[in-house]
Amino acid sequence: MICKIHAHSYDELDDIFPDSIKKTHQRLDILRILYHSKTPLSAAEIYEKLNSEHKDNGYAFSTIYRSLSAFEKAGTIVKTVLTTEDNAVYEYRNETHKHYAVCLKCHKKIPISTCPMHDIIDELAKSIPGFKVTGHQMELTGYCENCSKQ
Amino acid sequence: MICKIHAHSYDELDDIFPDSIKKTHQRLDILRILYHSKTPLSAAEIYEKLNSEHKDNGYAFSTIYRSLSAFEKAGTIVKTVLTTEDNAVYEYRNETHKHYAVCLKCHKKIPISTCPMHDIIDELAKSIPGFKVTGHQMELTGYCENCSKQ
DNA sequence: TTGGTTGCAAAATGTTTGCATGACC
DNA sequence: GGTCATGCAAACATTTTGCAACCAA
Repeated sequence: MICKIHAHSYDELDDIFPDSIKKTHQRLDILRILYHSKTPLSAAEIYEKLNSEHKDNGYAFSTIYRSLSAFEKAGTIVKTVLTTEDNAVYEYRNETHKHYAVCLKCHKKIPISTCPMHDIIDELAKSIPGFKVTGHQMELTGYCENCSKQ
Repeated sequence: MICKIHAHSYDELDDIFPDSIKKTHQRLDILRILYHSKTPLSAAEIYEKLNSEHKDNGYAFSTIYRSLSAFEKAGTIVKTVLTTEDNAVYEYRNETHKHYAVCLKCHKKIPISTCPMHDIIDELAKSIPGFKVTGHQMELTGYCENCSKQ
């Protein structure tokens, strides 16, 4: 089957797909989904998207999980666990990393545009002798506009 | 069975045990463990401690999980999920909440004494219109003194 | 061609739930 | 005594793994 749309949308991934792993169409699909998503996605959400887009061929959960860890290992995506869910979510690692405000009621994830940690992280790192900081995670919890009205 | 040790060590919990739930010896044991722990503990770690301390009577996982959610609901303890593990950890909610630096290799959790978010959280909340902030989570990742030597 | 990748099914892990027994107030 | 909590086992959800078939380089 010839699929122009895919052939086209794969182009944009050429720059970001890690050289260290094989370029399969499953992995390209997974990375494209994360690349375009505005919020981090769980393995189940990725599975949903894959199998609604490509009804003809199935995508297995094992493939998704294995691809996600391959991307994570390569540094292309980031895995995090939000306090409101008990599953992991994944997102494309933009040069500017993201943080989220999570609604405790409807579980909506609202991206926070700026990273306030940037300025204080070096200072903070000094208070932990010998620890080499490579990253950080931050999350606000509370209630979104809709849910706080009710 | 008369157990002086328990009768004694329970005293310190009188002030913090929530009125809203029944005071059973299982819950007292669980809360006492969390109260004394310097790092957040998983359900499995609590299970270990309980069953090594009290070899005579068994503690079920279901009891631990149910007790933990009861305490969490009452606001006595806090549940969080660290990025390095895929299970939840629980800690006693001190008036001064805690953050941790987590080693990506040995998974050691090093408490960060100060909360740098305090000063910036109000400012930050303004950037998310309508969102009511009730809490936050923060975590540094990297390598601890030992592991960064290797 | 060949080693890495996939899909399937089964296993492992962490957590939740139904139900009868038992303990707290 | 009545209600709520416990323990057990079984269910559940998420993630991992073994293995044969398959595909990208």
